[in-house]
Amino acid sequence: MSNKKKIAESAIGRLSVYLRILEDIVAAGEPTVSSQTMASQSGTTAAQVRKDLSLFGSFGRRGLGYSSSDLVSRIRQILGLNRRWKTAVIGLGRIGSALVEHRGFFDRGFDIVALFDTSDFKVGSNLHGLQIHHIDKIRHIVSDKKIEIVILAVPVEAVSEVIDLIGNSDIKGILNWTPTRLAVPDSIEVKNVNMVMELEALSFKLSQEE
Amino acid sequence: MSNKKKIAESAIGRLSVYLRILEDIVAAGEPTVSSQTMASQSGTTAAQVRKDLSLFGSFGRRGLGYSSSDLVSRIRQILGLNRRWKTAVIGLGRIGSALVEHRGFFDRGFDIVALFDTSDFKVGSNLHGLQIHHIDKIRHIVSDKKIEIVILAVPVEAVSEVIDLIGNSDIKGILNWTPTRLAVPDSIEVKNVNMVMELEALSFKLSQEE
DNA sequence: CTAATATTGTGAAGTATTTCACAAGTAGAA
DNA sequence: TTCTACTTGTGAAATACTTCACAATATTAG
Repeated sequence: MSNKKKIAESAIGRLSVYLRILEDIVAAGEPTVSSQTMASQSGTTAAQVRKDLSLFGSFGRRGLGYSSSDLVSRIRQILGLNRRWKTAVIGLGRIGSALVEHRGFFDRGFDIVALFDTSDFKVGSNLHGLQIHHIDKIRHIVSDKKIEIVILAVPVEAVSEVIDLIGNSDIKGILNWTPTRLAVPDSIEVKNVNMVMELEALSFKLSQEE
Repeated sequence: MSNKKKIAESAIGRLSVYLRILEDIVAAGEPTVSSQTMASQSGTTAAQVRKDLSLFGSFGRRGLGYSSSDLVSRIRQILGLNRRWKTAVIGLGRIGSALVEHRGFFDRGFDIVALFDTSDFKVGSNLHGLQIHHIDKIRHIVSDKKIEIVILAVPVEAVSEVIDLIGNSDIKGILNWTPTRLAVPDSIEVKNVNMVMELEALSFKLSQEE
């Protein structure tokens, strides 16, 4: 896309939320939806919803609202979800293993097509119908299977070993479950899921309230 | 605390990151640390680090930097981590079960002391040394064990059943792993971990780059 | 003692994001 | 037709957040 305008991270997060809401609205058979409805279901304001959508075009009709099914397509298009993404999981500990079987990824267009681990103990075994490969093989398998995204769920100690190998592969994006700032080339996008950070933010808020 | 000034969510997230970095620095035996060092290790700027800390006080010494061990204590204090938090996990599916055994929570002061599920099949069995209770028992057990935080990892379909029961208990905060906006009383703080949203943000960025 | 080098703390300036507020468009009723 | 009730799209205003820039302070070397 030739879209030069910078889009705020927060706006993208909200689009993802709107998408989920809209899918429910379509499933409920509602042909149209107003910004106010989306706002109250997603915990924001109607003006925010309209502004977010207007960053990408004018999808509604004044006086009528938005066509719910049309808006679903538009947001899918915007988020790049009008295709499927080939994904690998690295690190088959408790959390990594749980993620492999997580239906929610598949439902949203993310296919887990390869598994990697650093432990010889795990390499060779099967999980959810996929064989676990040694991380050393990542470069070859990624280019072979055209994998673009990895979900990184190794223990902290293993990060440095793994990250160089990822950096040398054709991987384009990482969903990072480790509590580490990853040192990767700028060409690789990183998104962090930091569970402990969220708990600590909760701790902060609860402490504030006395 | 009587701190009236509003603190940005983002600043709290960064404090959590600084804390992890500082613990490594202390472990490495460095007595002092500069805002520049913290910045480069956490991917922000020195000015941002200083500004974040200055929201809570003047912890450094001009010309010298910050005492690393002192700063660890200060940030722990700010985040409310100078105590332990009693926590329950609700929903012992794949992800919930993985979280129960996740060492990282314990290490940061969060003790998982009770488990709940809605499925009669799971209730009564043991996990990581804890018995799984039926969600119906939550009110009593929460007040009995003085639990303040729950980690919610039930399937989407079970959310409405569970959330009313939580709302009627003495729970103060929820770490929400479901992709749902929770309808809880204002007195309960909610933090969302939305894995699919993060993947979708990655999808957006990768799509932008052509 | 002076100079050179480090580094914090923080107003002020600069950006970014959200909210406001209203013109403009739509439909249905009278 | 005309009036009323809705609702979008979007500049402009208001807030929020980050970065700048520099006085103040500390240490070391000469």
